[in-house]
Amino acid sequence: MSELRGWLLDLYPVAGSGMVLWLIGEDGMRRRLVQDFSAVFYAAGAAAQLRALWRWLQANPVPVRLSRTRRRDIFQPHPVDLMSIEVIEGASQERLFHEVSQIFPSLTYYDADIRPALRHAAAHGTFPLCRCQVGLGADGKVSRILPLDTPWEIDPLPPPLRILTIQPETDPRRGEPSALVVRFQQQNWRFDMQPPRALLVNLRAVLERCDPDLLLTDWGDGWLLPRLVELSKEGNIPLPLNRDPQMEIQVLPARSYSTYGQVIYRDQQMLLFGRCHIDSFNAMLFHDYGLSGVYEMGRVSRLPLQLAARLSPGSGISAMQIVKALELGILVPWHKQQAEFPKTTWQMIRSDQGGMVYQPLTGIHANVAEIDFMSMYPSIMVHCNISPETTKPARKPGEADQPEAEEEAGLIPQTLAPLLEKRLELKRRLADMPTWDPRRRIYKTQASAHKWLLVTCFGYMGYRNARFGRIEAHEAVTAYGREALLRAKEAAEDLGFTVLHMYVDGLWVQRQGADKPADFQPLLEEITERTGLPISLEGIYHWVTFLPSRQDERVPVPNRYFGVFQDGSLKVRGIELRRRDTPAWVAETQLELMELLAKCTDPMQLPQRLPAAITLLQNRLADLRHHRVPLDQLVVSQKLSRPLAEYTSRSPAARCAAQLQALGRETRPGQVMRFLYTLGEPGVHCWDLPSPADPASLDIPRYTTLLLRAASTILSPLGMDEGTLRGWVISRSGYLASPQADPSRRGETLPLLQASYSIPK
DNA sequence: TACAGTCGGGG
DNA sequence: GTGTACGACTGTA
Repeated sequence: MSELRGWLLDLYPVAGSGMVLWLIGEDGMRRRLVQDFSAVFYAAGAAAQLRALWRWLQANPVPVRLSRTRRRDIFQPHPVDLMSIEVIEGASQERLFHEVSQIFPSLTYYDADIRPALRHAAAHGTFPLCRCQVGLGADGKVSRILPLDTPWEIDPLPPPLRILTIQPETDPRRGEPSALVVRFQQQNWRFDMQPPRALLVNLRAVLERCDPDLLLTDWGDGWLLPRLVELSKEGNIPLPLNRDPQMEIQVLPARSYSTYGQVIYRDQQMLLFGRCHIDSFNAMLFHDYGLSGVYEMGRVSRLPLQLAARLSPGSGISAMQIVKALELGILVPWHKQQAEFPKTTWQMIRSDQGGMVYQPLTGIHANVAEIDFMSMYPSIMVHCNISPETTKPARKPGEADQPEAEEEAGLIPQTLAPLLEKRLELKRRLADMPTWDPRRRIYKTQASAHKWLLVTCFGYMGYRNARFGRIEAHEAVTAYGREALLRAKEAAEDLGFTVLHMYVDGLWVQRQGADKPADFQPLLEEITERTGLPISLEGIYHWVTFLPSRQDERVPVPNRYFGVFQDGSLKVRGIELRRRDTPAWVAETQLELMELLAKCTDPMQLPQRLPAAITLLQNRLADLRHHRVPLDQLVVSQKLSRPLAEYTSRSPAARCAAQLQALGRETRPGQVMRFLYTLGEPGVHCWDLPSPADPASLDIPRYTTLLLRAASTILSPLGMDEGTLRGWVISRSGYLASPQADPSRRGETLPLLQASYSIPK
């Protein structure tokens, strides 16, 4: 018997061995350990069917232990009688269950389709990068594994990961790259793709010498690793991408799926064994989190790092619920993928009640505080103990906040509570941490990873295919959310504030003489008192402007606004800058305009910035006309929403896809098309074509309009609508003009424009 | 002018 | 193999 200490990098079942665990030892050694692994699943149903299943399993060569038991199904009022099937060789469970479900389709199954890593997490308290102590038996197998920390640790001892980075020198979407750039610690290499033999030999040497734990790539899933594997096979030169020589790289195919009201395209995935491959361009939100966010996702969701890096948030929260259910002995329903049926009218009416949305007072407002409920929906689920099993179907709005005193916390609140608590603790620490502290960045990425999990937990509960979903629970949450916002509004008005706007989980309030955090503190306390939910001061704006609709300027729109906080930072929602399909040149200019205005802390002085704004726009447009704007700054990205043939009118993205298809390059729904607007037909030039765009064909009038439109969004509160702005920036002849440059306009000054203010005296 | 197509949100 | 529904806005026919 010997003991090891270290960090758990990865684990997976292997037929014939059990669970393989990769441990990074405190001594720096990387060890492949093996642990016995059995997997239990359950069947319930008619006695005759269960007897038949029992006989079938006993005659089947896969060794199992069978018994009878009872357990709780949260969707049933009483514990369920079950047949327990323990598959001795856990690696065979998936295949055995598949067969059983085909032969006995009328039985109900539980705990049947659970990832082995989650079973291990529930049984041993393990998780990716968990620091642990491992006991080895005389046979060399793991006899005991003892976690030394939990996913809720704020400052875990960081695992000493060895990271190898491989990037193609150019974007593979725009043509075959000719070289790879490879980095490890302080070392850099550049390897030509040709000849393949030299490339493979060099890479092999690097892999063997560095023996990385993490392979971090650009385009590794869709291009790099598939290409390397192909070259390695063709040239018959083995490349040890896997650390575990007994395993083959696992390829998960590309897919398009529909979620969140839109189509998502996921590229294929290349999963390694014994080390983790993370493609920073295929990892969901990698650019938001960075690596430390991926580690955090893995730790709290318990999903292996390679999966955590690419997971869509729904699967993260689902994994957490499954582990919690296993820990509590609650049955995990089999996740049958149901066909999506269109919702009935009745369901449409029911789901109609979403978050509270208010009409803001348009115009420019000074000294406004924005206060937001912190993780509102998850906080409600915990505060009101809302879970599929605790929710009574006919609960009315306003009644949801009275949990029965003795009611035990439900599955969802128990899953969320530690996550919420950790997030609050991170926020508390961030609040009084100096800006230079290097831990800030880590805490921030952790908190934003949690944010995702928390936000999606709510949406997921209303999702018909969720294992622990229940529409009534979903509705109870939104009902309480609306109620809480209304109570917050009452509290604000009782304390003498004017409520300018409310949006789902935040409100904007103003009061004469209130301009520092302490002025709003009593309101925060009063709201928490009245709602039971934590709320915080997002910030105090020097000024903020809520924009009206472009279609009809009399109509305010709830989520188009921008403003400057007292710390100088900008907050922007809903406008061009925030849209993925706005070219960088337009977005950057719009941001510059806002920064120009942000120099004014007193909104009454904003009109004084107009001449500078107009000069800026004239300069940008002169850049455009004289082809001084780099073409990549003008690229527009749009997503394909459907197969090309299904378009009735071809969007620019569809026409871009047609250009790719003409060259035999397949496109799929959800894929992002990148293109330039060009003159004539078809009006776009695909950015990822081998032939570069001719700068002379650039649709300059179109880009001019895009820029002026974005600029008018920013300047319209000062009375500058798009037409007026165009007149000031461009003369009738189409050339850039200004009163200074155009003799006929010399002496003209900006007219007095009607700006709309609401400033408390 | 009507309608088809794309986007945001939370950070 | 996992988020809903909807309104704002733009471009096309």
